[in-house]
Amino acid sequence: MYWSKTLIPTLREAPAEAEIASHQLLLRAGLIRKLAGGVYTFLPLGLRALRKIERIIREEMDRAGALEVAMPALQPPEIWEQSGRAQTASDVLFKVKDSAGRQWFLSPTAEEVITTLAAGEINSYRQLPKNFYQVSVKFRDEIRPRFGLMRAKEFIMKDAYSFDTTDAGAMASYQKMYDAYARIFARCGLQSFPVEADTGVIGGSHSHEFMIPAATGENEVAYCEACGYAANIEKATSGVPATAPREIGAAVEKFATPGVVTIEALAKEPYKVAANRQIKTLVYILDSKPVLILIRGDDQLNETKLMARTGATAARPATPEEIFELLGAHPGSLGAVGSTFKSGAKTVYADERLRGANEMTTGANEDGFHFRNVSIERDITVTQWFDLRTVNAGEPCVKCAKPLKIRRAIEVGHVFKLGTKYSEKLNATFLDETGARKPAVMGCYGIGVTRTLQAVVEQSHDKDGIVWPLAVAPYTVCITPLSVVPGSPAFTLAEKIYTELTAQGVDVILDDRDDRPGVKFKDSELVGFPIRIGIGEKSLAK
RNA sequence: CGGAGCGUAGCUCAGCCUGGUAGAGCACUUGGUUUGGGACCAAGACGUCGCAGGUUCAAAUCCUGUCGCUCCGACCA
Repeated sequence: MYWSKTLIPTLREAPAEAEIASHQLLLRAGLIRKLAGGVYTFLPLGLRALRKIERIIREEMDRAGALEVAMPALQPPEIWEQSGRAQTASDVLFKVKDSAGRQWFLSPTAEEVITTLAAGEINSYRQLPKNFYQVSVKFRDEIRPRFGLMRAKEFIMKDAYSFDTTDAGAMASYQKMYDAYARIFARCGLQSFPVEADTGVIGGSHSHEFMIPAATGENEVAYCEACGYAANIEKATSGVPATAPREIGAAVEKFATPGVVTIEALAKEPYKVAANRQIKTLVYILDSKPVLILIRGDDQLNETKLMARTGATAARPATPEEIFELLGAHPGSLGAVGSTFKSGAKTVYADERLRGANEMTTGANEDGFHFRNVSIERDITVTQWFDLRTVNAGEPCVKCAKPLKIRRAIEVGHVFKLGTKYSEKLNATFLDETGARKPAVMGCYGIGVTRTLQAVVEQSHDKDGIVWPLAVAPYTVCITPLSVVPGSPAFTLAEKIYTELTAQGVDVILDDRDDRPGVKFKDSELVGFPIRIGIGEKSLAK
């Protein structure tokens, strides 16, 4: 390609709309342009890099035995009703109506479609296992699109779905995808690492996310350098010891704490109750049912864990008004000692770290009062114990007890073992060797292709611009003749090299613009071609 | 949706507080000079000052509403 024939609208300054390096560079190097918030046009250069990533993905998916298909972006709501996700995923679904007034969903993912296909076409264990994939535009009504391609309303995703006869088979399919993902990101020039993950609204039992370390990432990951344990902070656990029991103390005693509504205030004079000797009482509404949650004063509730442990599909903190209605006190004075909701039985979930804790202090459900000498097992009726806390850096690794570290990362891929959740609801069953009808055991696997593109830029850039890894560079070689006069020695040689490299299948761009050398050098470095061949009189003379 | 900020030329921004003929740099067009690290000279083109309403003799500027964009939070590939 000759530079003057394509469109590479480089910008000298970063547009004000872009905050992070990769977003600024994608705009400045002329790879993408925004049409609306979270909606982008790919220019020729951006599309070339995207296609290279897609090609790597296809090669590795094919190598792993997956079959490429193309499913509709326009999907009938009925199958979403059938899977139950019309409700659970409602927030992210784009809903459109046709001229007859019939409603459609724009595909945010395709479990329902592929499972419907499998229900119709797969009848025998002899046809399994199968793994189908596609690379296509997905739509999600993101509440807040962010950072260019990082979180967009419309984006390109590779999604794959495996069907197996047994759980062990499904695990093997899962492992194949896991391995393929590691290869895909490595081939894209990315340093990625897999972490244990929560399964969220997709559902399922077993899941890993592939992360790219980046300060601008939207995820936090806890990891252990000693043994390799790594998990999304939403999922991570640590080996923190339970709260140390003390001598069995006196009976529960109420004492006045006028104006004290925070853990910190209670930890100070004159009360001096250390945060780790306090029980924090939170009120949450889980699927419209109120529950009390007990967490140690120095810990933070992990809402993802709360939803995962309780199976709730929606969780939110109760409002101060709801709390007063339920408990008769305001936040800051709440407790679970003998308390009941005014309507119905109370449900109390307590964090494992509080097991056996005594001589604790907690709110008295009366504004301005707390209880001391509380023994959680003696004085509080705990409905169920769960691991509900968020791990902190420095805590001992669950596997090897070495200190955990925490860092931010970009999620570029996610693999799930789904089990039979979708196959049962959508009747994707088969007959086994004995003639018994069984639901297929499924897995699903996603890669954010456009996000991966931006992750490459985020991970690989310098002060002058993008530094493309060889495998995904829009052009591998940029030839920069300093004279573009036809017939001049520099331009003649440039065209000769261009012809030879192109004939060998190398992606080459020749900067034939009649601009000063500095401009051409700066532009080539901004775009970040792996190799530049500069040809001028000085180099020719040598 | 809650909190914060911003909408003036293709891009970066000034002007707004204190109302009175809409500006700069870069980019663009033409001519000339220049040519190994974002050149220079001259001439030129480019604006419903996001939109709507109000106040005023007069609004980019003041007031109200509205739309859009960005950041923090809830959501995720």
